[in-house]
Amino acid sequence: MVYVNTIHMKALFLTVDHEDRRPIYQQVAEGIKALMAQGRLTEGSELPAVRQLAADLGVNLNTIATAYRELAEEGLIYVRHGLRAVVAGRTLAQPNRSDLRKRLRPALAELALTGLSRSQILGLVAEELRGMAKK
Amino acid sequence: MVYVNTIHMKALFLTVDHEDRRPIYQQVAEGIKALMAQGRLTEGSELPAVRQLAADLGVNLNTIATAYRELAEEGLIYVRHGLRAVVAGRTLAQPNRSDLRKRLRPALAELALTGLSRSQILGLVAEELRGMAKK
Amino acid sequence: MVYVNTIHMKALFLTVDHEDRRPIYQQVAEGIKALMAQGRLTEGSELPAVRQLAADLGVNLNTIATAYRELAEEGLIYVRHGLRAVVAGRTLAQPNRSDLRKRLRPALAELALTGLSRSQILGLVAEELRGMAKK
Amino acid sequence: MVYVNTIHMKALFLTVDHEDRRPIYQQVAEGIKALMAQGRLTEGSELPAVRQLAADLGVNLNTIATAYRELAEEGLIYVRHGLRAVVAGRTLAQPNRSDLRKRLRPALAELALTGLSRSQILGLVAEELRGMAKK
DNA sequence: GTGGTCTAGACCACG
DNA sequence: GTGGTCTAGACCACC
Repeated sequence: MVYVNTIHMKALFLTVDHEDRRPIYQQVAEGIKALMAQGRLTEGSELPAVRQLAADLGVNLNTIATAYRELAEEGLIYVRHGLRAVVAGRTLAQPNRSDLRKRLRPALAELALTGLSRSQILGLVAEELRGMAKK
Repeated sequence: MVYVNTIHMKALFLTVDHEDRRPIYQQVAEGIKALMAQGRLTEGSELPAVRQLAADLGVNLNTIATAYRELAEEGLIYVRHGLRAVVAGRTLAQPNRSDLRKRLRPALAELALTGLSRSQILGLVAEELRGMAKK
Repeated sequence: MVYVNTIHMKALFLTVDHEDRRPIYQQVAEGIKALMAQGRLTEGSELPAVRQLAADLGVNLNTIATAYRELAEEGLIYVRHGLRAVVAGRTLAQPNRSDLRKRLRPALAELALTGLSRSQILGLVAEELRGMAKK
Repeated sequence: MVYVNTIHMKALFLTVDHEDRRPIYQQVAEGIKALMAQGRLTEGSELPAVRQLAADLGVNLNTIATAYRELAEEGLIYVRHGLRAVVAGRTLAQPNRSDLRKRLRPALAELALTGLSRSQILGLVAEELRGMAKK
């Protein structure tokens, strides 16, 4: 049985992991956010049709619909009846700094507990950021 | 009605946020990991009693028990009947690099989408790491 | 990208809002009803051609056609092949009182929940009615 | 076949109408908003369990879950895993005046087209408001 | 053809 | 026992 499905389309690269604790719709939403951050999905880009992506990822239509709805509520994409969803300009309400740090802290703490040094962690982060569109 | 509870004990500082989508037991476990990474909980430190912490945070007793169980399973604390849980040495099975990056990516992508530049994000990360014990 | 389109023609003022959850054809139909209620479209007035209005509002031709069809079914306009649609006398089957109230209630409740007082809400309603033709 | 289901519980009075064009989850959400506006659901009140309400209204669990989620996103109720949903203080982000009027206009225009006079409409509105909690 | 909604029912996570 | 998520599949609304 396959537990990780990957879809490569139009140079896109989305993955869902059924073992992951995060709900699938959230994995999809975050995956799309990552693609936007990487500049592989830019303003005006069309997203795959709900049913298409669902079939490609081997998940239910509603799961993808939920992911798209979440992105739409955050203003990252526009969803209109009868039309493909399109990527909006990359704007995201900027939470305050303490929220950002709160989001960051647990992941970093866990990294630190694996024995990585600060500079190693910084290196990892920098490497990851390098994959994203310059800004 | 208070929906964010914070507990300050023995110079500890734990917070649960009911608005947060992560389960509370996980927030507690991660909070404790963060305290360990910061060196505020070191090998041999006693953790608060389950009932105590539950009462202080205003959450269910089982929730704390689950958090401690998770930490124990990861080998980060020792739990023995009738005794307070104590912090083990900081060891944590080191996941492979791709797992770490997978954990990091969504948070970083979301930060990037708020319009922060790479260097600003790196600054945030460094600042956060500075709060943790050197290694 | 423009997601709200407005058309000003013959002193008309029609708007479609793609963020709105109501279907566009319904927004158009209701907009025309509002214009009729305001007396800006009176018996015998010609409506814009379907193609023209569709182009001006940046929506699909079928969307406008559906709106006109709905208005025609309610007897508010006449549509004849090859001719512009024309406004009929303002007659509309009068729904019963409980239906009217049912229609009104959700909007008013939501207004009340924003903290507006009764008199403030009444003021808003009166102001809105003042904009409509006396009857 | 029954097309309108009503549930009367704890002095609550919720109705879903399958003929109505609005989605059921929205009818439920608006019905609850109306109950809050009427002061029949006040801060701290527990809402019926998702499954309970679904059974009582004869609709699917997910439909009610969606309604509750919407209310939670608007900050009108708090939903926490394992606990009943509870009503928050009645706060609702106050949209600007023009938005409020936009919401009001179509309903009023339609009323005007049924031949009701301004004062009759104002009377209807006042009557409806009288049913709501004083503010 | 596209997204939206709903159902019935299963299984999981949480308190 | 509570809410959360997911599936499979149906039907509708819209463009």
